[in-house]
Amino acid sequence: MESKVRVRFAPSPTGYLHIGGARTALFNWLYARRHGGVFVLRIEDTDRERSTDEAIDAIINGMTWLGLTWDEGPFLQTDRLDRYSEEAQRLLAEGKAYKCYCTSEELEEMRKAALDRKEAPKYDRRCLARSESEQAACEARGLRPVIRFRCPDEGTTIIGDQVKGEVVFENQNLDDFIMVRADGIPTYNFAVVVDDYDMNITHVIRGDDHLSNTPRQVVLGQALGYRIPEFAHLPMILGSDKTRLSKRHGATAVEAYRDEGYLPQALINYLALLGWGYEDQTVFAPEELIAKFGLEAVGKSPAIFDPAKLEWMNGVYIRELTLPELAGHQKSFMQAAGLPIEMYEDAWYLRLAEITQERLIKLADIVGLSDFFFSRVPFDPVAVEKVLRKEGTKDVLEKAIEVLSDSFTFEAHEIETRLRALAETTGIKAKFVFQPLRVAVSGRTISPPLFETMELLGRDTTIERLGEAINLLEPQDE
RNA sequence: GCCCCCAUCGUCUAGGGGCCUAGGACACCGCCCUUUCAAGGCGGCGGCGGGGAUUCGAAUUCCCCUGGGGGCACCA
Repeated sequence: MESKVRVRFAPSPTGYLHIGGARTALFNWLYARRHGGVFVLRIEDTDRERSTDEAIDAIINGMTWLGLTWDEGPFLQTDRLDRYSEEAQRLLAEGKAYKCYCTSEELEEMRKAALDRKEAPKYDRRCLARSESEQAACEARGLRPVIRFRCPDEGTTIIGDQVKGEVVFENQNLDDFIMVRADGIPTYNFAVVVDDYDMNITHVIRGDDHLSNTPRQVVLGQALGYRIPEFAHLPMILGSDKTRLSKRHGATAVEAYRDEGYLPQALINYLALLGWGYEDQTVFAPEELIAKFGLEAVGKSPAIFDPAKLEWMNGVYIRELTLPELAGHQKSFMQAAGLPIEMYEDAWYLRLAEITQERLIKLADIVGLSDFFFSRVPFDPVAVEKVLRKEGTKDVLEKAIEVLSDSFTFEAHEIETRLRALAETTGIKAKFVFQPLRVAVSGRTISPPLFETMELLGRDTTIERLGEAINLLEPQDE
């Protein structure tokens, strides 16, 4: 009987949840859900300089928005300090770790000297054999020791990685890394090992930037007598210039995507495709992702983040929304942009959602597509020049006013019938009657479908705008 | 400098010795639909980094090179 799957996402709270972190969280979550396992959230906040509560909130908010629900945690490493020092003391007592009184300056010098000699910087173990009296002398000088792990200097450490396969490291290339800082706070490589053990983590799924750290963690875990978890190192996500994805590649914070109007399911779907694939399929509902996800299908090579494909994916999911869902989202974005949304009824928004649904890439796009419904926007100069100032436009506008003033239900289909009839009787090509009307009514050459737009605007406003367009043309025409 | 990882269209990828004349998706370019913009349909452009080796046969296996990425902190 294989033990229950337990995975974790362990971000350090030094900033917002970024795309890379979200992808790691997603793969862990998928793996847990796929195997009926447990997903643990652990906050690695041992870097007290850079960790903030705001970042913790941002991570939690981001994951919640994405729907990556965790089953245990969030656990904070700073709440577990006693446990780490307990294990550190044990290693010290067993002679598997030792105190080091070297100062940062000394270490820096050593590093530089090694580099000058073209050697790998590696701690020279000058503190390994310090006698009790030497140590006492250091203490007396006010020096606070760090604790170093006594790394094995022979043999190899083999990582059986679920993604990368078997990776072999020579132990002699490892050095006696610091487990506990002078202030008593554990370093990452030590805290993870203790945590993953205490939290019974069975599979460590993380970015492959951690692959090089893995042998240190394994060797340390072995010294502590721990069962070593399975590892799966995911390929990195890179920017368009093939370097690690960062702010200079554009938005990397999950929250930024939310604010621009990306749907969480779209981001999830897109992220899942970064490093993982399933046959020829591109669009996956969450349940499908869970059912089909597997570490064996995770690729080994890094993936470049492509905003264009994400945009397309978002459009796909926007089109899958029900009208009430879309309308709800649109209202929030319109409100956030300062549009007076109380101006219209719910039914109106449903209709707006209907005619704009397939025109949106991001939810925020609704603002630029609907602002003119709330008040006149300035005429686009190019539109005025190319469409309105055309021979006969004024005539068309005047006739349209007449037609639209007739008594009939002011509904898209009716409007269309009458306006088409107008084009028919005047012998003007449909295009040349509709485009001027569009510009008159919306101020632009690009708008939602014309007749629906008029319907949503209402008869009075529509006629009023046509009149305003005529006025604009007056001086030139007379 | 040392250690590790990676390498199929511009991008994400399928492919795991003959089914490959290398498939799909995004992007791009045409055409169709059409009152604009979209959406949709159809079509096109475009790739196995290089060199050896194994084999009757290599995108698929092995080696070297090159290129890219990551690590070598009292960061995680």
